[in-house]
Amino acid sequence: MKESSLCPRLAKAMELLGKRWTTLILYQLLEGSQRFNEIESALPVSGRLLSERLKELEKEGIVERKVFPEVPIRVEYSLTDKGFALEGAIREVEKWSQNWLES
Amino acid sequence: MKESSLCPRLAKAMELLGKRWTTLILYQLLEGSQRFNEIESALPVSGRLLSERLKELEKEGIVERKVFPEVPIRVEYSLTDKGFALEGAIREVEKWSQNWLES
DNA sequence: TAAGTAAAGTTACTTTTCGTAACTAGATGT
DNA sequence: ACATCTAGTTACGAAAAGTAACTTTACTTA
Repeated sequence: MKESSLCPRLAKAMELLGKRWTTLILYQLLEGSQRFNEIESALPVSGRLLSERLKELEKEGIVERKVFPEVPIRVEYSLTDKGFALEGAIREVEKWSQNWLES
Repeated sequence: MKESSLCPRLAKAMELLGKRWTTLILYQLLEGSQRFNEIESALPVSGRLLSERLKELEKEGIVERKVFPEVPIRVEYSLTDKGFALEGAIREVEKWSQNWLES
């Protein structure tokens, strides 16, 4: 894929946030740390994609993964500072959606 | 696809804005009215997808299409009020990208 | 002791969406 | 007659997403 000449950083941001489910996953995590299954239940996303997205977000330093070696295993995902820094953007989209979308 | 129980309006918003190129197209249009070819040149998006995205955005009332029957034909796209209302959200993402992404 | 349950994924397979490039239409210029 | 311009559309292979079944490890229940 070619690069956006226009604003490479925004383009990069949108390549992340623009992927299906990513922003909704982050919106979930704004509530606080959550387990894999909690996120999976809260959103209509499948395990396959949730796993993929969380790995991408972890790699970008937006989400942190903590394993608790209990039985059964517990894994918690939470936002890093970089992740929390997205709250403003997400809230703006939320506001827009409430003002301009119906139902 | 199942529905998000969580926040249907945000989910709807992200289904629109989360599509590849959509937000960058809107970012372009924040600069003002633009022709099809101008947008196509500014972004690494192909005519096929640009056409598809503009139609979706027009259908949602976010973008307006005006045809000037000159020769050759001129078509200009611009944001509606609903589209301009997204400026805050887009600027927040832009800010985040400048603060947290490198290069 | 065998079977069932639970969490956090992974695998295999099908369907959608995307990317690339070639093509179209109408009017004009050479 | 042929090339040029804009704003698209079409065809097709490649990549991403949706769905559902399966895996692993360690209990717990029958």
